[in-house]
Parts: sequence; C-alpha cells; structure tokens
Amino acid sequence: MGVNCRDLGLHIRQMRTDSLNRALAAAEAHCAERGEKLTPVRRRVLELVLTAEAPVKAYDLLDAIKPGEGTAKPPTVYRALDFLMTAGLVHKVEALNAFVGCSHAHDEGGAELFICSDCGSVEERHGAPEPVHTPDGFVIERSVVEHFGHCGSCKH
Amino acid sequence: MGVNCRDLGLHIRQMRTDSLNRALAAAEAHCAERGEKLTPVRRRVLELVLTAEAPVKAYDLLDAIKPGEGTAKPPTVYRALDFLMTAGLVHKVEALNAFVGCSHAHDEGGAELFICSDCGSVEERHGAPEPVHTPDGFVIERSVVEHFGHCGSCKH
DNA sequence: GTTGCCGGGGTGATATTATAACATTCTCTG
DNA sequence: CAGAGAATGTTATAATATCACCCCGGCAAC
Repeated sequence: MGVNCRDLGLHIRQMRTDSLNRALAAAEAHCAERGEKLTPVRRRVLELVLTAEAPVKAYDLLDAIKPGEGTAKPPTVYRALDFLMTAGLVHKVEALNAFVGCSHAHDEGGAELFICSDCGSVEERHGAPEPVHTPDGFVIERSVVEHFGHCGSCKH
Repeated sequence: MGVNCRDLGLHIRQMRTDSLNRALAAAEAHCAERGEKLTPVRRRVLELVLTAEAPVKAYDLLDAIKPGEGTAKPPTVYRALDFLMTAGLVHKVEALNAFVGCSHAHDEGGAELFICSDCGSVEERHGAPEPVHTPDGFVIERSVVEHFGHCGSCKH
C-alpha cells in the first residue's frame, strides 16, 4: 500500500480507508495463521502506524491511543510494537527510532526502506541482494538497510 | 585497522597500541586538512572508540572519560561524537545506539557495517553498491547499512 | 594592548526513548 | 468452575539525547 506523499485529497482518503481495512483484515489473518491474535490494542497500534504518512514515534502512538483505550503506558505500546514487528507487520526505522507499517506481512527478516526526508514517505522493498563485500566467513542473520533522501515527488 | 575478536594477547596488544597511535596521528592530520582541530576531549573519545573491541555506548564513554578529564557531562561526549562522525572518524551503529571507530577517515557518507553478535567485532566496508530496487525518482543522500550475524571466528 | 568575536567546552536541567518488575484480568480448556 | 498461560495494567526507573546558558581562551581588528 505504501504511505506516500502523493496521497492527498478526499478521493484518495477513501481509497486509503478501504486499503486500510483490507490491510487490517490481512493482518488479522496473518496472525491467525501464526496461532496468534491481533488484539484490540495491537490492532489499534497497527492502524495508527499504517495510517500515518511518515514513520511514527512510540510516544506519539501512546498519545494517540490514550483517548480510545483508557489509560495507556509505555509498555502497552512497546509490547504491541514488539508483537507487530515479530509478526512482520511493522518495521522499526532504526535511524529515526520510529516505526512504519508494512502491509506485505512477510515473515522473513528485514526490509530495505527508502525514506523521504522531505515528506516522510516510506517505500519498502524486499529481497535486497547479498552484500558484495561480506567479510570472509561472516554469516548474516539480520540486516538493517535504510536509505534517506528525496522521493520522486519531493525532488527540488 | 578493524577491531576484531582475534585481537588477543600481548603481542597483538602492542600492535594495536602502535596502530592506535598511527590512527590518532592520521585523524589529527585529517582534521587539520579540514581546518578543524582534534582537541583533547575529541582525541580521548576517538581513542576510546578505536580501542574498544565492540561498539561503545555514549554513556560508557562518559564514564571512561571522567577520571581523566575531570568532570564530564553528556553534552561533552555527544559533542565530541558529533564532531568525529562529521569528520568521518566514527560511525554510529543505529540499531545499537552505539559507536565504532573508523581509521579510514573517508569524508563520504555511510559505511556498510558487519557486526558480530557474539564477539561484537565490527568490520567496515565502503562503496556499497547502489540498491537495485530504488523507487522511481528517489535520490539517496545517506544510507544506513548494518548487517548482524556471526563473524568467521565465532561461527557455531 | 584592548576589545570583541567565536569555537570549544562546562554545567544544570530536561526531553525522549525504552525496559524492569510485579499485579491484574482475560481466555481458553478441561 | 478451576487452573494455566497469554495479554494487559501499573509503577517505577533506566538508558539515550538535547537544550540553554555560561565561561574561558585564542586571535584578529582596531
């Protein structure tokens, strides 16, 4: 689905609502497959992350959750984020300490992220090639790949 | 120079002292070229980072500095780290909130890091290839590439 | 030389990000 | 319903990072 800076206006808003619902349904199914549950808190956090137009901070999620879910404390949102990351539904942007939603729901490891510094939009790609320069004997378990720059719509 | 888990024993220790001195001298020259100064605080921080066998946390640096430099507060070490990063002498491992020394002193942007989760050793490579999957029109300004796994000496 | 600027660093306070530890509730299952 | 385990609530605190203001020392202009 791709949170993108071109997503503006009512028509698009509607599209995004639909695709949000589809994404949430898919996420629920994905959890079920794994024998886990997309509880209300988790669902709400995922919804907020998917809806955001840029990577979201944990404490912003916390603020956003509070009105709806009564009281919420940091562990609430961090636990939900941990769950969603493990399920592959959310990625952490390490360089920003922020989180992005992922509607692909791939179980495998990290994605390659392209983050626009102007509008905050994030594009996600999978299957980054093995690095060329891997040291002799090094076995990669997890990779963090984050590219910062300007997206096609924001080029100056 | 490469902080590496195989660096053990007295002979090696001596080698590392020599190469540390060389690295510090090179760093000083590198700063001078840029019209900047490797002040005592900066030099001390760089020395600690280069000497460490694994990525170092800012507050560990802070503790390590205190005895020598009188009192030291967080801004002291963060300012030094900012300077050293800008100078290309230190990299931040975003996924660890920790810092590694770099004796290459390249001005250009980020390096590709291979971090052993067992021994903490870090290998650094430059000139990572342009990603294959770059979104249409996206212009990359800075990339964070960090691979976690097991180095040749720590394979199980 | 004195004056004023500016880079570097000291200092205290505070913001931001994240986790530990323990209590409570919920949800199955039998 | 009872018990087990998962999920969440709650309190506190740890770990990471920045802000704002001051002071000192070097050095260039005058």
